[in-house]
Amino acid sequence: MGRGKIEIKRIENVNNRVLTFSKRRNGLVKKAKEITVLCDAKVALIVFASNGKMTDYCCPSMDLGAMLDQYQKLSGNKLWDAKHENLSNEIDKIKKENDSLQLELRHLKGEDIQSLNLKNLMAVEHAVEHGLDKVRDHQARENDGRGESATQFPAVVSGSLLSANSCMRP
Amino acid sequence: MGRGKIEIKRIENVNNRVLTFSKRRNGLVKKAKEITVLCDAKVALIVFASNGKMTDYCCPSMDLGAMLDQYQKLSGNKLWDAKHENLSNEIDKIKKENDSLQLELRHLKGEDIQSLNLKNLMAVEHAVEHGLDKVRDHQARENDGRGESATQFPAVVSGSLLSANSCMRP
DNA sequence: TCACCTATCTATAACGC
DNA sequence: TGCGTTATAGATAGGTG
Repeated sequence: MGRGKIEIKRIENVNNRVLTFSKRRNGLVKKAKEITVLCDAKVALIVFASNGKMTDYCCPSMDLGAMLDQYQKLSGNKLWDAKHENLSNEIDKIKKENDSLQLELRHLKGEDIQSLNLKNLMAVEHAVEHGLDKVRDHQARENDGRGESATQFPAVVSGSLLSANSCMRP
Repeated sequence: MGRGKIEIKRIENVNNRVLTFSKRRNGLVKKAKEITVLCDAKVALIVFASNGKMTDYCCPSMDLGAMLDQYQKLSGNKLWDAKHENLSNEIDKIKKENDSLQLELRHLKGEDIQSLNLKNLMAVEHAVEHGLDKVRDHQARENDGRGESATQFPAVVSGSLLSANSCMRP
């Protein structure tokens, strides 16, 4: 419907495509409004331009939510039930992750360790030793940097704790 | 577009209205398809006739669920009910909890501690010391219980580590 | 109901500004 | 970028079989 006939295929010229989009989108919305009024129809329309910008129309007599409820009933398609399930699954997943983090945390704090076997207990010990080592090392450097020679925590070189511990061994 | 011009108002004659609906609905869907192809647009269209019969069209490149997700983001309208939002909020909450757990965990392992100030660093140190203490204590009791007197880790009474450490202080 | 017809109306492609 | 103009293609109102 214009000066020349066009094929229905992607318009390659960008400016042209954008221009045509704008015109046809307006036309589409207009037609949607018209059929709503003329024929007592209920219409919902959502259009995204290729740049992501959105236009929507929904008949005044029914809101989009109600239209979609009806859509789901009649089409059998599940829009939010599926979504709902996905969210629930995600919650379960994250909660499990959370639980295992909490347990690990408690272990590192020396809690709930009665359930650990010797091997795991040793692993926890090593982790904690290593952590303490790094913390003290960092603390030492903090103190050095500030030139605070008489702080509560003396500069302890990495590994010193283990040495201190080992001096108690037979 | 026909033998005579018509006003855009409800067509009172039922047969006429139904007929016009059928024609215009087809035209609307056709236009929706055309703009999809011509302009790379994403279009979703749902139409209910006054008798309740439904027609729908959704562009092939995005399913209706995804379109509606996008719609909600861009419009701010909430389609999924409160239940849904609650789930989303819960996910956000748990994720945040998760993040802070992970951070605490890294701190206890001596990672990412450069961001801590001295006070917090000391708190971490105490936590780790305490944890190590408990772990060793438990380990010791494990060994005692099994009668393994010559294990790699000697029985260390609670607090011994700190004593060992304190012997290095001035 | 449905399909087809066609005169007419509308949408819009290609311009210009 | 957006609005106005115009010639034309496409949609469709009303009619017929």
